[in-house]
Amino acid sequence: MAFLSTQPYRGTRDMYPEDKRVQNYIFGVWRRVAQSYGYEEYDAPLLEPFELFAAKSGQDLVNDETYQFIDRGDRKVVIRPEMTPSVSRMIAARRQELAYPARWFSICNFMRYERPQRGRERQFWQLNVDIFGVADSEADSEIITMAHDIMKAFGATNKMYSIRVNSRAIINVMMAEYLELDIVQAQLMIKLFDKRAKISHEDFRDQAAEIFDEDKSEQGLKKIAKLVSAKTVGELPKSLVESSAVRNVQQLFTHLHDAGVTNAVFDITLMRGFDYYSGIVFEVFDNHPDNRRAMFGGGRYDGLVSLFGVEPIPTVGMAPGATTIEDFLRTHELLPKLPSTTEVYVVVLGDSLKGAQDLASRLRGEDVNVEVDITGRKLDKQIKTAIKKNITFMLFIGQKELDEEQYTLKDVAKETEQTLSFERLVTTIKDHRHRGDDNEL
RNA sequence: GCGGAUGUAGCUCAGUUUGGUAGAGCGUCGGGUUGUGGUCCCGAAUGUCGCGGGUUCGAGCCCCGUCGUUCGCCCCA
Repeated sequence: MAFLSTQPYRGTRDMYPEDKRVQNYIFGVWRRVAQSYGYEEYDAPLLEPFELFAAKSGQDLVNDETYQFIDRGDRKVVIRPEMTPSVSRMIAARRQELAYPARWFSICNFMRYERPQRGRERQFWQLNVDIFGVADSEADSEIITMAHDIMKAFGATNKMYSIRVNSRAIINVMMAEYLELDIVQAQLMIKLFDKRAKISHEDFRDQAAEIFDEDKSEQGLKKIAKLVSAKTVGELPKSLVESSAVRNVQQLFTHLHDAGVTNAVFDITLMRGFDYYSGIVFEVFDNHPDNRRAMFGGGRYDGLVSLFGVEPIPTVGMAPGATTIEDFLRTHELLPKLPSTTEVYVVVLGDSLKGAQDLASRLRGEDVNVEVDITGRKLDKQIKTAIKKNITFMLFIGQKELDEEQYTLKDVAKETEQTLSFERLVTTIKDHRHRGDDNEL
C-alpha cells in the first residue's frame, strides 16, 4: 500500500505553530490599526453564488481563476477569490438601516486557482478595509493614511516603501479628451501604461505609436511624454489640471500631507486592475531592491453596490495580503521575536509531579498560561524543550519549593532567576506580559 | 497557459564529471555528573535518492514521462 503524501495541496501552506504565530502577529497589527480608526469587524461566507463574481469581474477571471463547483442542489458556487462583492452585497442588503459612514474590516482567507509564485499562493489571507457612504476625498485620504499607519505599526520607515497614487477619473479624461482615444484604444493604452516599468522606453514608444490613429500618432507621443514626465498632479498638462478629477487628487494630497503621509507620490501610469475602480487608486510598493514589487493597494469603487439594484453608495477600500506583508517584514528584518502564547513551562524535579500540577492549576486560576512537563525526563531535556518551544519563563518545582512555598522562576531570554512567593510569581509573569505588548507596537 | 532552475536522512546539502556497497553537518534519541539550557564529550537510530517507465550484468547518476517546489512571463479582483 502506498503511503499518503505529507505535502499540502499546491499553493497552500500548513500553518505550524511557529507559522501561525507570525500570522497571528500580522493579523493582530491589522486588527489593532483598523479598530483604532473606528472600523468594526465583519465576516462573509466562504462560498458565494457564481453570478456574484461573474457580474463584477471579467468572465476569464471567474472561469479560469476561481475554485467552483456544482452543489447538491445544482447551484453553481464559487469559493470567494476576494471580498469586495460579498461586502458590497451585505451593504446593499441593509443600506437603509446602516449608520453612515460605515467603517468595516475583515480578515479572511480566499482561494484563486493560479500558478503559485513569490508573494502569491492559491489560498491566502487578506485584510479588507472599506469606508462606505463618503464621496469626498477625506475618505480616500483616510484609507491611504491607514495603509501608511499599518506599515508604521509593523515598524517600517518611510524609506522602506512608497505609496503611488493615481485616479481613474483622471485616466478617463486623459484617454478620451486629452489623447482623443476611442474606448478600444483607451483599453490598449491602459494596458501599455500598466506595463511601462517592465519594458524599454523604445518599446513603450513604439507600442504607443501603434495605438493612435496614424495621423495623430506623432502628436500623441508628445502628449504622452508630457504626461509621463509629470511628477506631481500639478505638472500635468494645463487642459487636464483644470478638470475636477485633478482637483480632487490635489485635495487628496493636501489631506495626506496634513496627516503626515510624506511618501505618497502621484504616478500617472498606475492602473491597477481597473474593473470597478471609479476614482482614486493606489498601491503600496516595497522599495527594497530584493523585493521591489507592489504589496497591496486599493481605491474608490462607487458603482459596485448599485449592481444589487439599489442607489450607488460611494466606497473606498483596500486589501493588504498576509503573504506579501510577511515577505516585506522578512526582507526588511522587521519580524519581532514571537514568544509562545504559553508563558510558563514547569520543569519537574524528582517525583514532584503532583505538587507541580497543583501549582500549575493555581496559576491557571490566575489567568496564566502554563504547561507542565509530565515526562519525568532528565532536567536538561526538560529545559531544552522549554527553550525550543520559545516559552518565556521556566518554573522549577521540586520537593524543596513545594515545602517552602518559594518558587524559582527563570526568565529564559535574560537567563536570570528569582525565588518568589506565589503572589509575586503571578505579578512578575503578568508584568512581563504587558511589557511584551508594548514592544510589539 | 508559457519558459528556466530544482527534488538525496527531520533540516541544509555533498555524491551526478567517468553508472560499481547511500554520505556529511545540524537536529532527534540514549548515555556521560540524579537541581539549571543554547556553543562540551561518547554512542545510536533514521533513506521506496519525488513518483512511474526505459537502457544496462548493474542506475541516486543516462533516457522518456509525470508530480511537487522555486524564479520569471501572462494575469492580478
